[in-house]
Amino acid sequence: MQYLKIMEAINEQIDAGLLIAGNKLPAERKLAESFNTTRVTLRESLALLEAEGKLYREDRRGWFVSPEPLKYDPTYTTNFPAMAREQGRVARSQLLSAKRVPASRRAASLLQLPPLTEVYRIDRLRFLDERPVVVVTNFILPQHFPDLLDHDVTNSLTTTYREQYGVIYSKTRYRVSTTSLLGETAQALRATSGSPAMFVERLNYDQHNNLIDCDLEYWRHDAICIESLATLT
Amino acid sequence: MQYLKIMEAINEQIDAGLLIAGNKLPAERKLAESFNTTRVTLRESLALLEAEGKLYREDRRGWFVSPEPLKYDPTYTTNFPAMAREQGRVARSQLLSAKRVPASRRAASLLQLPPLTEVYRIDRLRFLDERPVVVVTNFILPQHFPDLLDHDVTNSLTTTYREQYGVIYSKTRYRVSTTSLLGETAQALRATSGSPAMFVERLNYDQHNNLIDCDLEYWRHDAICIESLATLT
DNA sequence: CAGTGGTCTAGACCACAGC
DNA sequence: CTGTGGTCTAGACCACTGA
Repeated sequence: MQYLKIMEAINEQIDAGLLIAGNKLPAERKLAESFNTTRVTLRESLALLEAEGKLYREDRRGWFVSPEPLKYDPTYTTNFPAMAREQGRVARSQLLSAKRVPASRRAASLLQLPPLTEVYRIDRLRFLDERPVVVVTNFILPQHFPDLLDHDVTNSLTTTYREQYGVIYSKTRYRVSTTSLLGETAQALRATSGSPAMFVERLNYDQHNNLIDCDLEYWRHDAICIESLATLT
Repeated sequence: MQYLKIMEAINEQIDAGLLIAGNKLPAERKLAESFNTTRVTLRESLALLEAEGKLYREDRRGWFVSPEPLKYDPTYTTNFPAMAREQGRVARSQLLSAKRVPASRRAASLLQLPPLTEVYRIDRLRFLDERPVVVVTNFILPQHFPDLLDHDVTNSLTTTYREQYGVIYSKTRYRVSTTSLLGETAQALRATSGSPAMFVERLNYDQHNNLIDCDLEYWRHDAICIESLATLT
């Protein structure tokens, strides 16, 4: 079990501070040579470290040491930039697309709509310290937000909801599971197809208990740590 | 990108019901031959499906189709057997060890104890429909539970707390992240070293807001889906 | 354009599972 | 004991990144 030894060796170098968060590792061929093994075996070790969240990969660019994960509290209404700022991180959002579309099957089922009902769909890519960490898709019920797309939808939707429409999130139903990144989502995150990911799904309700929108979030799994405090029922 | 095509092909067979939850896939060499490729490439596809939670692996036993994940609500006090029963599943627990030990560094830090303070440590393996799905380690503050180990600690700790000591969970602080299974934990779950996993950490408080114990849970990641409803603050 | 990572081949040996 | 999965080797080609 050579690949476990290699994994431990790299792990130690990270813990010892020889490999610094955000830095790129040497080329695979060089690492393989220095551990006296082949690329296949070395890549097995690297994949393991990726699964543990110690390393991440940028497609065709190489392997990097993971920074601290962002602590993400799904019961907290503050938006992504605020959450990042509170933890001393720099956030940035990029709008991928914003349009009215017939609800996809998944969206219709989540929002309890008849198939093909029109909804807003907003796709955004979010960066943490200039690293792309999550692709967020929002499906929004248009009846609560006439002309939503005339406002800023790149940054905090919660702010636009509140300031333009007087709508305040009050309740959320969330679901967290693991999956892997594929296709456009992987590309947007500069990830290789098949990279491990954390999938967060949210249904959000306003102050009158109306279902308002849903979020589908694909996170680079090393970039996030779900954390919350709950009163038990 | 052959491995993506193979992945999709197997995926379709699962969705079409040709491969049934819990069933074993054909041998890797046979699959590789039938997809006209080598084992290495085939295993790449299988690993991807494992990352997505569609398949799981039992060490040296082969690849199996994943059953529906258990919905796990960290804000719900019902114990594991009850949670499983409510979802029509059969739960079983196996005690791996129960003893008084000096707190590990991690445990001491979580429970805010000076290093090496004595605590109870209980390790359990839990099965869902006879499949081992999670290894749970509890570190318990002994001052609240004199002679705890004389009682049943294999099944529901919450029940023992309540019935023997009048202690009721009232608040929990939880954290969810992804990692990979290694060493004894992997073995107990019949998993290969490096299998992807969901890691849940909980700090539990009683009705007087005293910190009572903490949980460290390593889940086979395809066996669980975190799900909760939260009032926003 | 050089070097790198992504992908793939065609083998091999071993230890273990399960008969 | 047989077959299987776990691990590893020693290459190869291509498309892309980044200088």
